[in-house]
Amino acid sequence: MKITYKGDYALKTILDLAAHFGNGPVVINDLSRRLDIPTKFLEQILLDLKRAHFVESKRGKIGGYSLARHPGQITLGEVTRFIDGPIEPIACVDKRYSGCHDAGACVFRSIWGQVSSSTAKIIDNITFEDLLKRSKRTNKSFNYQI
Amino acid sequence: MKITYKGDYALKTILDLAAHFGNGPVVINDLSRRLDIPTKFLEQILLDLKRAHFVESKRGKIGGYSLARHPGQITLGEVTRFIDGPIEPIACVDKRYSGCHDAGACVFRSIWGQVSSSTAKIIDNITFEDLLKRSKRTNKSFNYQI
DNA sequence: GTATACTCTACTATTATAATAGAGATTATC
DNA sequence: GATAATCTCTATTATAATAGTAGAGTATAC
Repeated sequence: MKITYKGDYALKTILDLAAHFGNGPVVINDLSRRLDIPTKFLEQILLDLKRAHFVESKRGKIGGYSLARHPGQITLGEVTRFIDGPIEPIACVDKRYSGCHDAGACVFRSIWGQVSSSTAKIIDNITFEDLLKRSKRTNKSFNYQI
Repeated sequence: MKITYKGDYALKTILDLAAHFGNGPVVINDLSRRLDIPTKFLEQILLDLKRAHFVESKRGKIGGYSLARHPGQITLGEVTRFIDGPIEPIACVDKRYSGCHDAGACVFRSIWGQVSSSTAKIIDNITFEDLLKRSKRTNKSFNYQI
């Protein structure tokens, strides 16, 4: 598993939108400024997130982005996998992989499978609602109002 | 964490050398053929592994490579980190990282830290002796003699 | 001294990453 | 219906990593 800048930005963006959930859309420029993400790069990321139905948008004045689902219904794992791909450290772990001549007997394969499982156990059980609570706890100055 | 071809090849090479531990050196060509690794690429990998003192070599006739330490003294984690770098999914997890303006308050950082720890717990507790035993169990045709 | 085998440096093709650029489409409001 | 705000879409680019390939050089056993 490798978290790229794009993935990191996506997660932070969704957390920000989670913090504003229910308070109307947030414009790209505000997200960009608050999260310190290049605006044009963020535009692309948001379009991706929109296509995956994590967020929804409204154009024109009073437009912007908002979460398409409740923060408690979006997990860290879902977003990470969507942006940065499979969490497996190596492709052969995948059931449908056929590139390895003796995948069944390979001792490494089963270990990378264990690694994947332990990672999944963590990130698939954390929602953005959880993250929001944590960040409110640890960061007093965290701005979760509009 | 991402296992590259180079890392995968390195691990398989060390496992093969572990299987031949104590029986004199193994030549690159045999490793290359047995493990299906491009010879010239394997040469480079072995030189890297030699510089890190995982393996040692002997030149000329009756030369080749052998493990520099007992298979029980080399962990999967050590080799993986050496070839493919840190296991952390993102650089900010590292204590010495200073690129993030609010690393202390970042909820993601602590989660990627958990992911790293759970991965480390697995790969740092498996030696090539363990792997050898496992592969002997699961693969009857595994050739661990010279 | 010759065949065998490791050593070293350089080069190359492909892909992913992290953007940047700019024109286009939609909507609220006056 | 003009205008400003805002999202939408496609293309381009710079840098780095990955996965090799190439070839000349060095050491050793016999």
